[in-house]
Amino acid sequence: MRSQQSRILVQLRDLILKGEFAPGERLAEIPIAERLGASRTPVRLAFATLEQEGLVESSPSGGYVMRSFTRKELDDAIVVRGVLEGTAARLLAEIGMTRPMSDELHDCLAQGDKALAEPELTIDGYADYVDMNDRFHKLIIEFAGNDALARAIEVNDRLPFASASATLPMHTSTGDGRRWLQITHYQHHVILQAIEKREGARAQAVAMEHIEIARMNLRSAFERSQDYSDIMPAIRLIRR
Amino acid sequence: MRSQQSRILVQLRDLILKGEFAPGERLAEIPIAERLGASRTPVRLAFATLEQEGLVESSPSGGYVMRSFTRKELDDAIVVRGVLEGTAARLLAEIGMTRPMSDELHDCLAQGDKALAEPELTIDGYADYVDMNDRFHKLIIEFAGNDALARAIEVNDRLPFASASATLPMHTSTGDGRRWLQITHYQHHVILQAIEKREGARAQAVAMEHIEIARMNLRSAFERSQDYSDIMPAIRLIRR
DNA sequence: CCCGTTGACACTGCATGCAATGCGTGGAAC
DNA sequence: GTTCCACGCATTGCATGCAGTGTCAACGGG
Repeated sequence: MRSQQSRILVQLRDLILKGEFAPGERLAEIPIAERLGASRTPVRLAFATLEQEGLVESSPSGGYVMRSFTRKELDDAIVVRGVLEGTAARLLAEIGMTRPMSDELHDCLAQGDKALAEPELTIDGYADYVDMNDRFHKLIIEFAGNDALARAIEVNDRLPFASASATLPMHTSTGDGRRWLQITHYQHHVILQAIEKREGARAQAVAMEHIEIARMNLRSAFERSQDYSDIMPAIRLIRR
Repeated sequence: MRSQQSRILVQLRDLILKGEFAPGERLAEIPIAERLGASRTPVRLAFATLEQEGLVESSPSGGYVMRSFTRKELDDAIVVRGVLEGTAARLLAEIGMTRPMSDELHDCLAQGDKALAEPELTIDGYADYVDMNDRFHKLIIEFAGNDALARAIEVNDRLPFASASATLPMHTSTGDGRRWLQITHYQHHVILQAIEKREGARAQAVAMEHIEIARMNLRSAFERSQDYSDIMPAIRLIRR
């Protein structure tokens, strides 16, 4: 890592998203600095960034405390992601894709097709699908060519559970999650087809509908939050 | 001001938006700290925040340099604002307004009506209109009740010239700008009416169309950038 | 005359000291 | 027993020192 402050920032963000700190907990500089092997200065720098990201908030009496999130906040963030990704899909449909862009997106879909064609979805297969999903969404945003849009999505995704892959159907062991993955993946196909046919409104509409499955998954994760607390530790950051 | 770092942050952001630093200019800590009457530490803190806001960027060799913006970036940011504000209008139409909300928005419009009814638009009248415009847009976002959406708009608006009021028709002395203001204000009326009638798609469409005037104004400001360089000094931050 | 190398200066990144403030605890008084 | 006040400790906010590094300039060699 090239500097202390970037290392601290990454490690601290990681700790937070791993649910290491309880909501409302005071984040004292000294113990964190010692824990991460640095002095207080880079820790303070990291806090300033994390505050901008909305993961911590500064206490009126000084210092920083761990934020908590409401279900509504996360749901709202997913809705916003739908709006922004829908816009990216529409813009890309309107400006049109070059051949290499189209090829790359088709590659993603083919990889997803392959993963879902397997009779049983292994953990590795699921991980591959998550990677593919992330790449597909990122590519559409990149190809849309609107930096402000990309930035807005990036900022929005910093909230836990708001990013594209964070809310894929997770209970894939049951056949239930598998079915939802199939639908999700079908939507990917429709989005790409609409973009290719320059059907901007359709691409946007399906991309917005696409996140409804994410909202549903968020709800189901809440209902069985104790089942998920070990694989998604950040769930404890959510205030009921 | 309650702390050095918040004071420094505000003052430094102000200096930047006043065009005090040339694009690409190295922003050395010591002279800035001396100029603002503080030590280097709070200045560094402020830089970390400003980097997140996208106003400065960190140089690979250390330190920070003034960012520059392209016309396309600012245009993109205005488009994103249109998408986000359009979404806010749609959401508000969908969930419905309470009576006090409706009243407050109507107050804004009445104030705008009054300003535009005057035979001549004075500087003060124009300033009033700008305030009203800001309030109107902020209220719709607030009433929409989606925090993630509000946050996204806030982040997006930090880019110079992207915010709602920054791109109102400015050449009001000529009759030309006046006419555009009339159209802008008519759109405000349509947006509110659509929200009241729960016509979400219409509200969204008009709110998105609304920012096309902002884009047009940005273009015209560029074409006569020397005319505007004293009232909008940040225009020098734009790379041609 | 131009290019490369070397040295010095300035600036950043980080650590730490110091003062101020907030918070918690313990004691005393009602 | 409860409440209020005071004292002390911990922690923050800020300043500054120090080391490392990048950059610019000047000088020498080709």
